[in-house]
Amino acid sequence: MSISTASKALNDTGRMGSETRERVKRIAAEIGYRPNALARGLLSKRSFTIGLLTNDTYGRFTLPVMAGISDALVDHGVSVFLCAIEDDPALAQIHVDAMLDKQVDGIIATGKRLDRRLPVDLSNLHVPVVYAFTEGTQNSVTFRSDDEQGARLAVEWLMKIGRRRVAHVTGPQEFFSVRERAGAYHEVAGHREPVLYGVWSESWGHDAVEQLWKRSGEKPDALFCGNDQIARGAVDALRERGVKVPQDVSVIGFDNWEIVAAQTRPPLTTVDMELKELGRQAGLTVLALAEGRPVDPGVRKLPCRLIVRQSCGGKAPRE
Amino acid sequence: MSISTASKALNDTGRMGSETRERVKRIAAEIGYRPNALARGLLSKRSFTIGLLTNDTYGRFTLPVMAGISDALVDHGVSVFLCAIEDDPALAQIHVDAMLDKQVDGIIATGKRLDRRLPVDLSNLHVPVVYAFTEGTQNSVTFRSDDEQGARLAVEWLMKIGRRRVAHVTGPQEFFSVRERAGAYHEVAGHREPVLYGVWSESWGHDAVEQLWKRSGEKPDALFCGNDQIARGAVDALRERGVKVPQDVSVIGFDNWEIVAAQTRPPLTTVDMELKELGRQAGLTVLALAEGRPVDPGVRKLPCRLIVRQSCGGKAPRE
DNA sequence: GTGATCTGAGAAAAGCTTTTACCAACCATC
DNA sequence: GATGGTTGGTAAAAGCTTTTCTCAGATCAC
Repeated sequence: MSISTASKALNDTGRMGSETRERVKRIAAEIGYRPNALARGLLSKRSFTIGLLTNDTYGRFTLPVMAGISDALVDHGVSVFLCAIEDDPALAQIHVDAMLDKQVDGIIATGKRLDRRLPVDLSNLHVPVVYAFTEGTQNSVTFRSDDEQGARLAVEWLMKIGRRRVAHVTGPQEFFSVRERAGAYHEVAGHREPVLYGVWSESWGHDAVEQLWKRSGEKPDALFCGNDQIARGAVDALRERGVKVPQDVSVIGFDNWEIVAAQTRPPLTTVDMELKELGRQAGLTVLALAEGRPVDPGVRKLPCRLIVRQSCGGKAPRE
Repeated sequence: MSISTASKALNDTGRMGSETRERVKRIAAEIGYRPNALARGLLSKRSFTIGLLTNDTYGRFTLPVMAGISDALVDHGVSVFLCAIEDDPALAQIHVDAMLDKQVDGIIATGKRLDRRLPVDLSNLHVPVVYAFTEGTQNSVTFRSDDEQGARLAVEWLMKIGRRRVAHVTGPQEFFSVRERAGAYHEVAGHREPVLYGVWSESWGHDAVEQLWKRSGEKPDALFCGNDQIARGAVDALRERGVKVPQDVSVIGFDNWEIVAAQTRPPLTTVDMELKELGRQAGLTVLALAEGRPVDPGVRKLPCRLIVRQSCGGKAPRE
């Protein structure tokens, strides 16, 4: 039997007797034949491989994104190269070169910050590039979370359960998402309380509560925190002051970093940026581009989702 | 100029005039020529690609291991497929098949637990397999942390700074590493205090302190905790009881999970399992096997390292 | 029975690189 | 000047699939 006949039988292509086809398939299965993807890729110009480039060492954001990508692409037989580049331009270039050598069908760039670029230029590659949760280039396809909507979700929830003096404790003002969330906070809460900018740490959350409670006048009855770590520090500080969460003060976080949010006492109500879904869409998009299907460039904002736990009181909208 | 001449020039092989060689290289650099790794792999039977299989969804252990692997292999031009399989045998098989199709030079299996197997059989593959931080098969090469030595390190440190009543609060007894650490604890601390088995959560650390302090008799002057989360819960509980850390009680964790250990107040002294180094060695080993170099099978225990922060008092051994 | 159509299968090329074998030219040696 | 050894380079094969082309044989219509 010739090689080409076997190939056609296995790929359900060409004309041949159905019993020949079946026989080939059976024998192939018996001997455990698996086509060499390298040879196939050499011919088809598709390697069924993509690269994921990230500077997020701890995987805080990258892992959910990666999970989504992998989830979306495994059905299409696509595998993912993970390259952690740690803000090192030389290392990044090495990894990009290695990926290009290996004929990746596309590259997804992801990071830990919406308003920062990866330290490597991906704009003139001959393979498609999609940006996810990191700043993209002109005319690129970029996926990001809708932080404004997420923040609105949080503050509206606090208002809905009856809170009126909502303070906002968040990260450094130079973060784009900080400004976006603060803007939405102002809009919904109506400037009743100030915004406290700081750093992304528990101790800042702790300190911010000290500041707020040391001030004269009415204390906040709710805290909208810029991330779960700050929220956790705030909850700890409130407990130490004898302020009850959620009875006296509602606290809401951002990120839904389960390891922090779910272990806090009480568990944190928080905003989830749906990073897995973001990864899924990025994966499908880079696949579409690799297959030559047209994709409109631009920034796509994905809505966030509110995760209701116990730190706000109120009732969950469902479940 | 013929193709073969160019190939030999670029690979510094064959005989040719040095000025021809230079000229070829210069032109190659000019036109940005990069050899197709697929075609090269087809011939050399090496894809310069390995697969990393993990069931550790949150990357708690996998990310440092991955970083070490990548770090060790990037110099050799090897890229890494990351496959998260989430304890799903079917998904695992799909990923393994995909990797084999893509002619990976080897596979590293890693997980979140030393005494559990990945839900897929890797024992009869025609590519080398190395296990890292997960249970391997007979005659395989397995890298793991030396939990016994790590625990000894921790308890000896507590003794050295003058603590005499060291309690051990740890995870579920069915974990192999829990038993190993408890064994070392007993050996070094001399059975002065009981071992409290529980779960890997902050709240268990919190509860354990309640239990210990509610009992009559002398209280412990040190806690050796099975991981950083438990330690953190314990520290919180101690603070709530007005017990000062580290003045009254020293607390030591395990894992050096920076995000927990460094954010605890006070920052946790803890045991680092050197997972990055573990990954590095696993990477180099699978590479050696892929290149046909002999490697003795067996389990290799890597020593842990004590990270001294502020939760124990005492002085750091150096720096 | 013969030409036309169709069917099943094999041959060959292409994809890109590396390696081995080979060849032509050159120099030196006797 | 013939021989032998270098030297610098080319031709070809191999690695594994897929696709296109070709071909032998069979079937069918007239």
